[in-house]
Amino acid sequence: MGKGRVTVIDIAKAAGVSKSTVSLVLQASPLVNESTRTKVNAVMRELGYVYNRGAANLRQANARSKIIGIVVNDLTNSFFAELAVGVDTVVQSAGFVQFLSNTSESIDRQREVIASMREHGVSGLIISPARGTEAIDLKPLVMAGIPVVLVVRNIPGAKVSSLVSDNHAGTFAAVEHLAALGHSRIAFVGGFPDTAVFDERLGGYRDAMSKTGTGFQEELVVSSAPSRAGGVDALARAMAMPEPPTAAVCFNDAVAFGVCDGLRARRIEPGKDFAVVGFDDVIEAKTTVPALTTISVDPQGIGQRAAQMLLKQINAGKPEAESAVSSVRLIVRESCGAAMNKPGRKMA
Amino acid sequence: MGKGRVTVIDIAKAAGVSKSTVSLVLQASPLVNESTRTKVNAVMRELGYVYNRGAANLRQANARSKIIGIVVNDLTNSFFAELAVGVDTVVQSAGFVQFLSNTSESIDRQREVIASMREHGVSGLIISPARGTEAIDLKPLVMAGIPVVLVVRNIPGAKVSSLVSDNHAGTFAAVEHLAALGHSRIAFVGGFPDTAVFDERLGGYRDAMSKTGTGFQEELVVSSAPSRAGGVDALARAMAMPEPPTAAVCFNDAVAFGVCDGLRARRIEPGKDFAVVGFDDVIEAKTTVPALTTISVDPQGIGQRAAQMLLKQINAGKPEAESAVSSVRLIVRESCGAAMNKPGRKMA
DNA sequence: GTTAATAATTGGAACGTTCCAACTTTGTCA
DNA sequence: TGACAAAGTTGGAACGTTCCAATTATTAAC
Repeated sequence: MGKGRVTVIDIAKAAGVSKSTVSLVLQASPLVNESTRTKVNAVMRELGYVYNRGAANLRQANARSKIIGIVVNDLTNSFFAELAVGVDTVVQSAGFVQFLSNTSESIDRQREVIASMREHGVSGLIISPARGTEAIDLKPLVMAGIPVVLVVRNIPGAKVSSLVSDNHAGTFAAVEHLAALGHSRIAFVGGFPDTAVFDERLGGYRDAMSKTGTGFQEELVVSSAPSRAGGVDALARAMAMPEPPTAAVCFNDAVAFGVCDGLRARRIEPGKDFAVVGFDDVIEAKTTVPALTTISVDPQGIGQRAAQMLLKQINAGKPEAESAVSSVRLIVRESCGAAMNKPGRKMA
Repeated sequence: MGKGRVTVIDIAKAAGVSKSTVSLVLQASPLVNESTRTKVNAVMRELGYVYNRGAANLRQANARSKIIGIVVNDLTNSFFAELAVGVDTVVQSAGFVQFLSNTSESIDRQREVIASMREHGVSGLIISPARGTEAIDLKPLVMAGIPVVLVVRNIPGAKVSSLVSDNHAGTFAAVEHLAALGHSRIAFVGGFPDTAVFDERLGGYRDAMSKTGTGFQEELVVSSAPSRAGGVDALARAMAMPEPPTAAVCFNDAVAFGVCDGLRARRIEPGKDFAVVGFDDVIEAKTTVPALTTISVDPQGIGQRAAQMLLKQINAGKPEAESAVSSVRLIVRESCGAAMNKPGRKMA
């Protein structure tokens, strides 16, 4: 039948009105008569009309597209997958659609995908930056007036909004909790030292160690890749010390799972002979055995909140940078040894 | 400075050429002289030009946009997150960008996001359909000539491409392996019975049970939600039988993890006192303790292959539906009790 | 020195929509 | 009856690009 796609002019012809009227119907304008509206709508359905946002967007230079972009540094980490889900739910109900790209921590890739998204005319961007991203990388975006919300990792000097977890408070609370359970040799395990997130989490650990009187000791900081495999590796180094730790505050949940794996391989039962605390509260933390005591940051919630911040900026016209800190809380489960309902527990 | 965005015409003026020439430069046409090309490129960089794909796409009615859409039913499941990563890598290097949306198994949501993607002019769609999706839901897409590749779940009667795992062969191999290890009471655990994937995996189990001589018994099939929590629950029911199983072929890895959790809670050690086999080979399967014996389906690989199928169709013009089955293989690790390097193992 | 071929460049129309200003119709009031 | 307002409707211009046919500049061939 119809060769090309069906356009508003086709609808206009078929309904016996002008294209302008059809356009008004599309925008649900109150100017158009009820009877014509219904007729036009009927014709649209009949001919299988699909709105061409590209064309519309071209005309209205002011109001930008209904697209937001989200770029994350590691989508295979379920933390970021959940974050993306959170973003998706709110942008979807605001009538937006999201471009999602994964950079795998590559700065080059990140630059490419951001450029590509700009070409497609995104209205705003939520970015969890790759390691090593600098303020200058975001410069073009702010110059172009494109709202940006940084999540998870902040970038000093960048004039954009950010939403990060209260990392300092999280590890601080973890240490306090372990100290209250009687531990004094508490290690800080996992993570790459050259990131802001690492510094913040380590800072909370350090301050809490000083405050509880046990004091901060450099040797108890064992860094590694922030992954499950990294956790296994770091634990091995920690247990090789002359006086090994009896508890670990981990950089994130992935590391914590790795630590548990490593402990088991040594016939040490996490939650009984050794206390483990994670960070993130990923979805598996609750159901794994032993259930992981961890710092809850609610990835979906962060995604939702970031999306709301972004939409606010988009609607405001003038992007007003805003920094928010997402509060965290300690979720006590079994891996720290504090569970009440498990028989036969004993701590080292 | 410049109020609106900088356009091809601005570049043309500044470089002292016509807009047509600038357009040719943008398309890397061999028609344009080398010296003018470099000059135009320099001006573009200087003025901070960004290509407007929307406008370009409007003109060329034939060649569609450089956007592909991917819609998945549950992005919080790391299987789908990895699938999305696989898709991303190949579409990215083909110069495309992906819309990603999560339906959370909601048909309504799925309809909405597909409509929205069409409005944005996607060139093609990769869909892991929500439960209950029917061929008729995809009808509008095939009528409009938009290439579609179904992944993971096929839909009978839909005239679109599909890429699914060889579910039957997977569970068949799992049962054969367990039988060779001496098991005869092997349960099939987890999954919702009203899905095609469930039927296929159960079919492989049933056929293998018959073939190995132990025979198929309905009571050994224990269904549940395809999640970790579902696995815990299903195991409880299995162990309550008069003659409990000694091994379990699980619907997927999430269920298998749940089964391990449930076993431990009963002081039964998975991989020693009970054999567990999963399905999917998600990223954690390798590092968890005990490492999970499972059917590898390589989610990233499926994503990549699906993307390639889609791009092929997009480039071919006429979409030629094609059905592919992604082969699977059994990865023997520790949870089935067959590991050679672990001391002190004994099977029930 | 003319012609033909080749290389490089160009102006205008078109894509599908929205916006604006102008227009028609109908109803109200003096 | 005429003036005016309100309610609906409309044609044309514009958005930023690509395509086409036409044009000019350059080189090659006789």
